[in-house]
Amino acid sequence: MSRSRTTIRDVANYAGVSHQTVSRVINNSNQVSPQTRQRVEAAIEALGYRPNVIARFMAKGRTGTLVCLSPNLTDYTFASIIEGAQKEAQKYGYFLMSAAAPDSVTFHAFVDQLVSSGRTEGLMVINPYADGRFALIPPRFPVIFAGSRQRQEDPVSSVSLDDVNASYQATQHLLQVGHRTIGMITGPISEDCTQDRILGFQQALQEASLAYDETLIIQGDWSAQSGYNAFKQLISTGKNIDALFVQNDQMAVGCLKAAAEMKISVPEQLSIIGIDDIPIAPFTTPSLTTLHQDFADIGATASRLLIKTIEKSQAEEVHVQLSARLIVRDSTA
Amino acid sequence: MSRSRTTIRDVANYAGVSHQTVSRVINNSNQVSPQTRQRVEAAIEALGYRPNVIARFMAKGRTGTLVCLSPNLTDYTFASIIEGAQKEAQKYGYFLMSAAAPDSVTFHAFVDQLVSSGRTEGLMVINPYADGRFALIPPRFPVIFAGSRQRQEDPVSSVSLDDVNASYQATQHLLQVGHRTIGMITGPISEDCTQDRILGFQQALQEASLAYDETLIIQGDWSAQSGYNAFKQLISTGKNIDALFVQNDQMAVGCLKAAAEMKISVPEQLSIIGIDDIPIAPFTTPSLTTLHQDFADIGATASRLLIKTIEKSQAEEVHVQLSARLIVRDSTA
DNA sequence: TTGAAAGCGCTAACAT
DNA sequence: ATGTTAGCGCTTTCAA
Repeated sequence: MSRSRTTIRDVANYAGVSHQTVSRVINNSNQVSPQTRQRVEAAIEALGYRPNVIARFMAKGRTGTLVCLSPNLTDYTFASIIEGAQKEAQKYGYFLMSAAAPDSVTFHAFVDQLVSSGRTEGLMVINPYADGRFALIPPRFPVIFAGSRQRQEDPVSSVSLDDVNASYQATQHLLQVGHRTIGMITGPISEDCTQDRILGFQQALQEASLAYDETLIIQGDWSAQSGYNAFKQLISTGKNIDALFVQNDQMAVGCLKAAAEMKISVPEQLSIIGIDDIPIAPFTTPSLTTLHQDFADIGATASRLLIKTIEKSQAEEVHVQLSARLIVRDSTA
Repeated sequence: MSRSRTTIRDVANYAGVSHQTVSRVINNSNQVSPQTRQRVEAAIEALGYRPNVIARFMAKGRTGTLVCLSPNLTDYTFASIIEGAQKEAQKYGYFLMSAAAPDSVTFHAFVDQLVSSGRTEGLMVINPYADGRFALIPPRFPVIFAGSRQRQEDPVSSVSLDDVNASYQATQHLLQVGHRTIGMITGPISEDCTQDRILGFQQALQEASLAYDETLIIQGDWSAQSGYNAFKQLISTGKNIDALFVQNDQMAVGCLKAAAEMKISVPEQLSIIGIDDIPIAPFTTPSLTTLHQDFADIGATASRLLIKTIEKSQAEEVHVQLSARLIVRDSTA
């Protein structure tokens, strides 16, 4: 493994020019005579020279790198955001790296290692308010939230789902189908996303002149297991709901499972609707009615905004809210 | 946004020493007098200095970075490998970046951008034989395959599931439960993984003195949709199978869906077993019997091996095969 | 124990 | 059009 890469100077020697001329050639400067250019290009070819991207960026005082910190890399929702963000960043000449920061200690370590140490030009954060991690980000560093909206007090741009509206749409659908006693399984109440979805739920109920009954609301943690548990708990209270709004698909899958075990037929006895439209939603039994989120778009938009912030030192924050689209399948009727 | 970071020289000036002494301090050299060290540390603190990791690595002719190229970032299996690999790389002082290369063109672009351009010290590849992408990797560059075993002709280390054994176990389970006419839905036949799983299937049948009936085998592409389609196709042939081995869980989920639609009750009329143990496997109806793969371990092991290759210029290849563990749930009986 | 000089691979500024 | 010098932020000699 010969660790000695061919450098710009090797090429210069070989071609009998200065290293600067080589630099000009690889940077497509028009200040190089055709003959010289050709000679240099031949040398590059002959020596198999490839410019060192890192050194290049460093000479410019840049890194060309963005970082996305996510609670994990395995959640479909997070992974999709990252994938979309990376693809978009690419278009602008940036590389977006991602890292899993399940807790604030890890988050802090990454901020230290990737941000404070100058490895990156901008930071994208998924779930910025989990365990107070937002406070660990260096002030005045280019940051964007992807998948969560910012809070009033924080001067940060964000790209997220219009949660209130998505939730409103979901509830609306349940109402239109004819249901009147609607239960809800929420995410952790501490999350803004959960709160917004509660808001949309309430809005729709209010418009239909229906009361908001807190006893029909149970908290989950977004996981299928928590949806499963919440469902059993909710049903065991003896409340007679005819529809259930589950704040995400994972939990809805858990509900479907619990319903099957409890011999509650969906949608005949109970309609269930989720949010996200995860890939297996069409393959559950019954298939899951849900609201489709375009995660890749969230990521892509976040990348674009972050890059704009970096390049223009754009001071004012922007808050983009993307809309969800109702996908009616078999779990509601 | 003041783009001027505090450098080692700023600290040196502030502390009244040479920048070299500062370097010694941040590198914990013992050649610094306690007083000087203290003075420098005070300066670092006062100026909020953070060493620039990139410059540091560059001065050493290194990058401290590994790259994992995967068909996508959203598949649970791939994402888990990456997450495990990243966590492990971290322990050895490396950062592993991941990128989605759905096709060989993108793959080539990334190899160019991340590998040939000196941005990374080692490459981890998931699905190296998809669309002949393996050929695009620069020869003699540190590489490892994660999740797929290498082919005879290729001098590359690999970490993967022992597919033959996993498949053998799955089939064994079906046989032990008492089934004798077993169908199979495979991955793309062009993949080694698929072939190995066919091998294990045949092995188990042979031991049970059962014939291998090709008409009971249908090819899928690992997706739930393909499993769904394959299932309907298989059943519509009128063959009377009493158990089905599906080569991965995604497709098995599709089968479960198709079975429900066709009113074939699982496991009463037909047992179904998958491979992977994806997170929703416990939440399908019926819950899915499957073989658990430790993806994080595959990733972690791959990282370790890759780092060893880099640091010791270890020439000989290693092929690690991890074992799957049978998880009996409700889809088999 | 400390500092000065050179260099990692490249670009930018100023020459000619 | 081309070369020279400096410098990105750091480490690695080598002196003192």
